[in-house]
Amino acid sequence: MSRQEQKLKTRQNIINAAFTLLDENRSLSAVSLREVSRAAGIAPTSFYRHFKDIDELGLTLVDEAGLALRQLMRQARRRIATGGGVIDTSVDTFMEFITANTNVFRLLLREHTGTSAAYRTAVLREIQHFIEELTDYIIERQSVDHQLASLQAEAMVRLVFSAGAEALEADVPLRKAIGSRVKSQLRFVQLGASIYKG
Amino acid sequence: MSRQEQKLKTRQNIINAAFTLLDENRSLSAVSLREVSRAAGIAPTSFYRHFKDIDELGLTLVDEAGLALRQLMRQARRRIATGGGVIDTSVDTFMEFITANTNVFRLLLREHTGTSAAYRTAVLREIQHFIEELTDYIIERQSVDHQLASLQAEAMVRLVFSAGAEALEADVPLRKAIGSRVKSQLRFVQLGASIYKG
DNA sequence: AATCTCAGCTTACAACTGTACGCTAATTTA
DNA sequence: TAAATTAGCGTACAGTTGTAAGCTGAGATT
Repeated sequence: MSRQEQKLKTRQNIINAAFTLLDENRSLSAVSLREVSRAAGIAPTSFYRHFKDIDELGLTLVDEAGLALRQLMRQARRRIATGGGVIDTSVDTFMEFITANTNVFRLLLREHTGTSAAYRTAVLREIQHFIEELTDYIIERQSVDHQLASLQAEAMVRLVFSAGAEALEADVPLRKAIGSRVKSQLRFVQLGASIYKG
Repeated sequence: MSRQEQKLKTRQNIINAAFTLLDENRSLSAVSLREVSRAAGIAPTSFYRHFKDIDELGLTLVDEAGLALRQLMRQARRRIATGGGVIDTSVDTFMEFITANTNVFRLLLREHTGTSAAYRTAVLREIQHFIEELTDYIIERQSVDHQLASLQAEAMVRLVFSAGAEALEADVPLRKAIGSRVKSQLRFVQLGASIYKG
């Protein structure tokens, strides 16, 4: 294996190790450089060969999480295209996502209100992207003006993320109930927006 | 001053000191027992005369924050009774609250998704109380059934809290904009719920 | 083949943590 | 007044942290 390949592999080991540590009891600012290094199987000081600090690693993780989020929306659109209600399919896809990528979603959720301004900003940007994509989609499907679509998209994303937070703590049956509640709530928003007069 | 009075005063000093430390860069699990003690003007070991651990202090803080939340709702109701729209007045009251009690709201927001299961549960319970109170209020004012009122209340609280999170990072003019956005979104929910068919 | 580069290591240190132990001084109780 | 209680303190210790300094050995370059 070439030296460059080896380095990339170690870097990926560090990232994976960090995601593993980010379970329900650990936030980004609570995982230490030494812990990550230990989990990645390298010496603490070797960490610096790959990242300037632990914060640089953190921002990398947020980026990866944002990427996963964008893939999520693409997947939902694909599934909607093959039939099924927009709201039902989207919520189902989202719930599957947080089940399969629990730590990724937890990272976003936690750092959104976390102690690092840099992380908060980074997460906020990812969420804004998500809202913008949804806004465009709503304009396209419901042919409403941008202002209204943007308000609707923002409300929907907030409701879904908030429900997702609750779902993280819930077992499977409760998760289904949460999903069905948020579907109703999204319909409230959609209905309300459609008859709203400025 | 009697010994008991003195002890209560010191206890309050500890609580106040802890709230002071809970600024934008510090979470409950990130403030150390030593830091709190230092800020409260006592020796680290004296802390144990008042709380079993730092977690017991944390739960106390969550309780106090929940109390403030309930007072907030009472204040909003009082203001609504003296005239003004329900949604407008509620959002305005809420925004004033997070401006005047930033660290209290931040505590709830942060620990809601934080690393301590005990804190998460405690915060969740406070939010549930809040939703239930709003549910009763909606039933009373709009005479809808419990199921629908509960969904509506939950959606509204989630939207307001989420907007509050964003407002924490924003300056005054942006805060006003956030407030006016969330007002529209609450109207979506209210309108939608009023014409929703199961 | 000789040289350079550099990922990863070991060692080291100062700063911080929670908390065990025992003392003091002042209030409370008997 | 004598005895008991207790809020708060000082000292101490083992464990953790980030990171500085310098070494090694293997891949890359010439």
